[in-house]
Parts: sequence; C-alpha cells; structure tokens
Amino acid sequence: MDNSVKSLVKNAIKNVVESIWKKDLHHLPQFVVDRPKRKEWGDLSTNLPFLLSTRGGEHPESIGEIISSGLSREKIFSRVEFASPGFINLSLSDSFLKDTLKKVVRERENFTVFSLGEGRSVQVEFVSANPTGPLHVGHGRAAALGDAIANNLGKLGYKVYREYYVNDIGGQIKRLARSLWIRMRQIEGEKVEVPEDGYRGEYLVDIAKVAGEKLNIKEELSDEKVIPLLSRFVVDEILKDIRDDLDRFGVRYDRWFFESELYKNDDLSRTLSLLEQKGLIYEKDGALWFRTSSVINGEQDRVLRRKNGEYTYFASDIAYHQDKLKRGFYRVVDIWGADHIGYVPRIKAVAKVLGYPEDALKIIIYQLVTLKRGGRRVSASTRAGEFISLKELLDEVGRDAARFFFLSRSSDSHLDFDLELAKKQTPENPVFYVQYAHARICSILRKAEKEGIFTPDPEKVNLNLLTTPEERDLMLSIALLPDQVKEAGENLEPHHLTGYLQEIASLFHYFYTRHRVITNNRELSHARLFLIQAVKIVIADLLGILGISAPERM
RNA sequence: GCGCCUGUAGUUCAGUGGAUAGAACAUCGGCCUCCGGAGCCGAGGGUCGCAGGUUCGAAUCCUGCCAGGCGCACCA
Repeated sequence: MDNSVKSLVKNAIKNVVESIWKKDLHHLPQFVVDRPKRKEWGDLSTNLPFLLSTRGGEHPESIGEIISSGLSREKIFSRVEFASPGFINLSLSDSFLKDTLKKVVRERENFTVFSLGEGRSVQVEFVSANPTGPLHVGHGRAAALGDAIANNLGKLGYKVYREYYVNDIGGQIKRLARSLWIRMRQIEGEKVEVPEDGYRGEYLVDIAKVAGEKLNIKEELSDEKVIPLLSRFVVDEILKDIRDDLDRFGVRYDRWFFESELYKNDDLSRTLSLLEQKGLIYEKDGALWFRTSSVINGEQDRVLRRKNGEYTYFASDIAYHQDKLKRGFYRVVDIWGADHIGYVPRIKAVAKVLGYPEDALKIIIYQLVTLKRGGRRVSASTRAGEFISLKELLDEVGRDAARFFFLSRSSDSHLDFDLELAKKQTPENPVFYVQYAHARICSILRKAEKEGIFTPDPEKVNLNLLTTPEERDLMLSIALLPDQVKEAGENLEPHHLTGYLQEIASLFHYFYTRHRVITNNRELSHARLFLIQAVKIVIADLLGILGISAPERM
C-alpha cells in the first residue's frame, strides 16, 4: 500500500522527463515535491527545472515549460504552470481529490498504511529508566516519543518491538538496596541515616514498610546476605510502579529486557571475546579497556571491566546491542535523554565494529523538559528531590494533554510544558482544540442520524456538490495525509503530526462556521456528511498514532 | 578547555538549499435567529544571535565568534 500523493506526482514527472529527453537523462537529480508557501502557487510544486538547468546549462524557463506541457496531460492535475525563476506549480484535479476522499472512507485507518517496511522489523527502546525511583516528567517525554515513533513505524509497515532495558544490577542497585535496608532499620527504631550517596527519596520509606512485612528478615543476617535479597525486592517493587505509570500513560512493551540476563547466558563474555578477536580490547592498570579511539577519532578509550572485576554499564550495553543485532532488526532506535549525549559516539563506535549496517542504529536524543505554571517556572531539580513525577503530571493534566504537549516539539528542542495551558478546556489549548473538532463532527453525525439523514456509501455519494474552497482545502489536506505520516515516520519526527492535526482541525472549524452540513438539500447534506466523516477518520487516525484519544463527546 | 543540542514575532515554537520566513498563544478590533460560540474572522508585530564564506539562490550548508542547555567516570 502506498497512498503517497508526492510519490505519484514524482513518478508522473519522471515519466514525462524520460519521454521527452529519451536516453539523454539516465537519472534525475533528487528533486523536491512539496507544498508551496502560497496558495496561488497551487497544491504542490517542484524545483526540478532549477536542478536540471544547472546540469545541462539550459535556462530553467525552457526546461520548465517543456516539462509543464507534458505534465498538463496527466489526469491528476487540473493546472500545471511553470513559474519563474524555476518552479513548476501543480494543482490536483477535483476528480482526484474526490476519489481520494472516497478512498479514505473505504480504507479508514489503512489509508495511511504503507507496505514499505513489510517483512522488516524495527526495535524501539525507550524510557529504560533505572529502577531506582519513580518516573519523572522527562521520562514522560521519552515514553510519548518512543510510543508515537513505534506507532508511526508500524504505519509504514514495519513489525515494531517496543522494549524497556532494565538496569537491574550494578553499583546503583546495591546502593539502592542499602538505602532500603537503612530505612527498614529506621522503622525498627534504629538510629541510622541514609548516606549522601544513597537514595533518600520518600518512596523508599513506603517500600521499606512493605519489605518489613513481606520479607521477614532477621536482624542478625549479615549485609552480604541481606543486600542481594533486598536488591531483588526493591527492583521488583519500583518496577511495578514504573509499569503502572507507563500503563496509565498507555505505553505497553513487548519486552522488558533485564541487564542481568546478559550475564546469565554468557552473552557478555561472548561479545567481549568477539571484540578481543578484532583487537579492540586491552588491559591497563588492572582494568579492561575498549579501544574507542581506534574506531572514532577524538574519542577516549573506555573501561569495560573495572579493577575490582565488575563490568561497567558500557560493557553490558555492548552485549545488549549485539543481542539486538542478532535478533535481526532492520533498524534499531534508541531514545535517550540529553544527559546521555556524550555516550552516543561510544555506542556508535560499538555498532560499527559489531557490523551494524550504516544508519541501522538511530539514536534520538531528547532535550530536557521545563515545567511551567502560567508564566512561572516550576522547580524540577532532581537533586533537591522535588522533581515532579510522571504520576503527578498525569494526575494533573491527564494522559492526552501530556502526550500532545510532549509531542508538539522537535525532540532536539527544549520543551516548555505549561501545566495551566494543558489543563484548559478552551481552544487556546491545542489538544482540546483538536479533540473538540473530532467531538463536534461526531455530534453533527449523531444529529443527522437522528433526523434520518445517514452518511452515504462511497458508491452512492455525489461529491460534485462539494464546490466551496473550504471543502476543497479539507480534501487537499486529507489527500496529503499519507505523505505526512510517511515523512514523520521515516524521519522519526512525530511532532510534525501534532502540527498537521492542528491544521486540519482549523480547516474544519473554519468550514463549519461558513457552511451548514445538514441542510434542506438532502444530496448536499449527504456529500458534506461524507466529507466530515473523512475528517473524523483522519483526526482519529493521527491521534491514534500519537497515542491520544479521540472522544466522541466532551 | 573539549563534544553535542539550541538561538527565528512580546512568548512558546514550525520551517528535508528555493519564490514576499509561518503557526499557536498573548495584544488590539470584529462575528452568535440556525448542526456543540468549547467556535470563527481581521490587524499590528521579524536586522531568522553576530560576522564572514560556498552558489543562480542560505533561517537552512561551511568557518569563526557570542549566549543558553546537556555532557565530558574504573556512575548509569
């Protein structure tokens, strides 16, 4: 499947060019087909004449005119115009737009499905927060991003695996368990304090109470025996909360991958010996090092196994990425917070030596989230322990608003999250605005049905009655939806979809204020009901990709 | 000091080398006999951080500065 209008147009252009110049032009330069800035310039435009002129030395005008006259014979265009200095502006024919509208109603959410990823699987690993405390708002951004990207890739036809990598072993977990142990003893009345480098959050006190009841630990047990026991317990408890939060946020994983698995089945040592064979490992100062410097210029070598014999996180991560590769993913997407930015070259180097194809590993770095209440910044310092948890955010603004806001900016961009705005049930709030468009359509459809006017089948509707510019704008916007989904998916940039949603909602509201859907003219009512039904389908579809609900009533 | 990200309207941000740089919010001014006014329309507002360069063409690519963020562990 492929309902991309841009591909259709590109192919038409290619055919025309090839038939005109015969074998003179073997391959065309990478030309662009996109929406022009101004309405007068048509629905789509291409810069091909510019690009051809620089090659052949001809003027863009002459080339442009020749291609234009060839294209004007194509049925999908109603108007083809060369525009100085080097564009061809294209208008899609009404019959094409109307056929496409019918296609939307027939295919529904499959309208935006592509088969280009068929037979290939993709893994998206995201959030993967350490199980040492509750998720905070930053993890919410990761969750929204990862889930939307996964949905989007699913639309492109890939089989998508969502995965959470759990660091369930290592020094931090030991510190966590020790902190818990201290909290438990405090409850028993012992005078002990959680150390500076421990985990001092209140949540451990709650877990300590549960641990005290469930574990039945005898005081005389040595630390050596207690800590492993408590480690398991505390990781399980915190992970339970993390799962709950994510579940509430609408995120489900196909797999929770535990770091400890890599040790149990020897993956780690196998991977390291693989690197050793390649001569990328050496010993120095009692530690085992990876020769990052020989793979990537300017990088430092990194420790894999410490002096004390323990492996570093980096070592596990190498084994983990080897495991991903072995599972045969066509593409692997890692979503990390900005605080891991320095880690990227290292893991890229690893991917390279493990034999990942170029670009098979995509690492998305998202910038930090700043919470605001009105204009005022909400303190979110982890250090002071007063960070806002994902749970609190969901309590306050809800899942839909949280997702929409997280997805409304490029991941490279710092995110200002205005809690007040997110809560508002007014059109300044973009989530509300978009959802309202959907609910409003549902309301009209309900009213029409009550009056005995039913939305017709694609075979029966007379779309020639849709003649106003507002109707055409909606049809055009809908026709270009598959391209939007494709581009957002290929670039792993779901934020484009929130923008598109706002555009289509706005076109609908504008149409609504200018025209009545239910009129005395039954045939016209049918045509308009058909149109708004299509709008409803695409809004719900896009919201679905973003993991946001499309309410029928609000 | 080094690396990466960011710098675009009062604010928050879009803008895969193309035409006169856009949106939302905010501000100001308008629009309801009638399908959800929980909506719509209009106006003002910009040296695209600064300076060079690349080319037919630069917010976009390159170089150098300036400012903010995040990193720079035998933590994860």
